[in-house]
Amino acid sequence: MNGNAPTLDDVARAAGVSAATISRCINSPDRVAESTRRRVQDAIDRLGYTPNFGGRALATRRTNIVGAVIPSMANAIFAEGIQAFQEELSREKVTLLIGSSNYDPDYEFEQIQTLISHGADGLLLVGSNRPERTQRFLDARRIPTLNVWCFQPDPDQLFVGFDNSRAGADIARLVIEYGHRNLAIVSGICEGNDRAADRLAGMKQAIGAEGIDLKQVTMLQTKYSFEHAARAFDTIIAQSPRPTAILAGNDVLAVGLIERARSLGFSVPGDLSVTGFDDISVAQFVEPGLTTVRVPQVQMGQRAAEELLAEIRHPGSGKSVEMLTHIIRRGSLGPPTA
Amino acid sequence: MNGNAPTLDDVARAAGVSAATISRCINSPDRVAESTRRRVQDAIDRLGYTPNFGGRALATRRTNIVGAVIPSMANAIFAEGIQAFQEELSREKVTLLIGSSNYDPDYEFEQIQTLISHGADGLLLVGSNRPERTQRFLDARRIPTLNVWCFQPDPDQLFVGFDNSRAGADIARLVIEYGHRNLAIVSGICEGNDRAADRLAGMKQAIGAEGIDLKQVTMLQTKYSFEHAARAFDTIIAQSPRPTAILAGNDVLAVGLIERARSLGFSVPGDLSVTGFDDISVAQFVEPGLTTVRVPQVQMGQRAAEELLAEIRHPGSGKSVEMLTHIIRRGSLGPPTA
DNA sequence: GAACGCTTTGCAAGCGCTTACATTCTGTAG
DNA sequence: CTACAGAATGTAAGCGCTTGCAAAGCGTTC
Repeated sequence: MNGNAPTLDDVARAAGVSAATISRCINSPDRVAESTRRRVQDAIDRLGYTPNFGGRALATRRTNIVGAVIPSMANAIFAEGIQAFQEELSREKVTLLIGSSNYDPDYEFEQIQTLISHGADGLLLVGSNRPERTQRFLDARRIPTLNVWCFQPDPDQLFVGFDNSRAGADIARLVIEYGHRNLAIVSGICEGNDRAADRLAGMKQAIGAEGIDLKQVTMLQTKYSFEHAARAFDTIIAQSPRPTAILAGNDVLAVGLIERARSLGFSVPGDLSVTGFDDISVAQFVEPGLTTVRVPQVQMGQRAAEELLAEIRHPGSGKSVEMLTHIIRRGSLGPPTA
Repeated sequence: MNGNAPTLDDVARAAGVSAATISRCINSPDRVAESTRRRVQDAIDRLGYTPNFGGRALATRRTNIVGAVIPSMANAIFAEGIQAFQEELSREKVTLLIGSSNYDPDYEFEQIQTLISHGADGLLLVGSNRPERTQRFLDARRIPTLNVWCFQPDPDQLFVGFDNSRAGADIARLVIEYGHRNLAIVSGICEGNDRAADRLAGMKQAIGAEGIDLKQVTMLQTKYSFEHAARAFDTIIAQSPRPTAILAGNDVLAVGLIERARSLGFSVPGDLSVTGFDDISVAQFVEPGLTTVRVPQVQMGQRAAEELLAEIRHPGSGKSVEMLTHIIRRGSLGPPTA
């Protein structure tokens, strides 16, 4: 805010009408006579007036801000979805406040509090299963909240997302179809991350169902970074028998695995197949292209915006939406070589 | 906001003191007696009170929000810097509102207006050289503003950044030192993007100074995406004589070029060297590693936060800071093969 | 031309908070 | 015991905006 900003009253004086009329001009123009409206608009332009946010928030008990807490801004996973979310919101003159939790539930809670204390009318959160304390806070405050990137048939919460477990099972099944029996899984860290946990669970379930002994499957959990993926690769490649395919819990991990494999002289998918999850933009630009699960990020972002806004404006009217994933086949998955 | 949130008065009643005391408890605890303070804190906790943002903003004429408009959230270029910026801010209990402009000055202006109208106390903008209209608006509103990712010795504006032109010259000179004479440049689109323009200008200047005829240098401008870079590569590779080195205006372009080169069967740097700019995280994970200009993103973000906050709290006290870049040598730049 | 129903506008009461100023309550010095 | 400084608290006036209600203006209709 700043001292010299013109106020409603200034505009009113300049236009020779009352403050109420100016307010109406801005908020419901059709309740004001054409001629006055022109005069007012003129005064607004001349003075460079913008409504003061605090005043407005106070009077309407609305901020037109929604908050989002995403696990990380440092990689591309959430970027597109959030961008779509934001675009949809701005169409409705709603502003997005973004926080990032760095995959840490405590930090997520802190971010949520900050957003709320800045008056967020609603919240977009990634995943579900947050700590008791967070959930209590949310419930107590009765803030409309929507969870993305996952889906649960829980009528008390709003989801716009997909079934991570099923998608995990799908890709695992595909790998097995190709003939792989010696598998490894490099997952994100499941603690406090339901998406990672569900993906892993889905993969395990499918692998088990295909008659492969889960004890034989090397499973690692690691942070989402190229570096960590590279280290995971080193561990896996030392196993015996050496896995012929690695299922990654996310594309960042998958790309890290592929890069490491290639820089150690392994051919992908000749010596080793790799699959990813998310289909972020690098997935099609690594060599070989990454076979991965496509997540409908943009749709998810848009739809999330619609449903969250609906819920904010008319509590109870937001609906959960389950989206579908599908597998994108590129070069990184091939049959195992005997 | 929501209807059932407790207000200052509620707390006052619960604690048996006046609203003013509660306010003081929160904002300047040392002006309140120990015993009262405890009683108040207790009531606050019991009721789960959080100050209402609008009321506070209205009364203090401060929001403790700062806005940032970055060109894009879709790639990693700005992510780290913004993250550092945000961390520094949150240490001071200031919240960051992020908008993205998609490299479009009009859209940037719109975002700036949105941020201002949401009460941003200050603004972080990327680059300088915005349209007249935007500058006028900013001046009229007297919003503290700081520009990052570039540096100019202009005493009327605040910069925390580096000299893109000099950095561009540095990397061009290095490429020439390696013996390359047939060069190509793939730059970002310079129109409305001073960083891209300065980098390009620096490269051209250095190339000219080394006695190479700029007419012989293939120069392309394209959007920052792997796809566009791949297309640019196709154009360049068709030139005759074929360039032995491509200078990219940014790492996204460089990585796109390398991937395309390799998928067409060219060896890097054997057949062709590639250099980047920014040193984003993929730069060290592509094969070969990218020789690029390291930009002190994190430092820039932190320092920007400090200076911007200083300027907000005491107008005139923020200082411009020039940061230095340096070249990171990895495998993508080698000598030309005769 | 009086009565009626619209539409357009103004009045004024808050929304929840901060803060200058006034008041009350200590404890201490004279 | 009175006077008084200083600390602790209360009082009340806004901050800029929205909105229910009342008033005014104006074209119809009988």
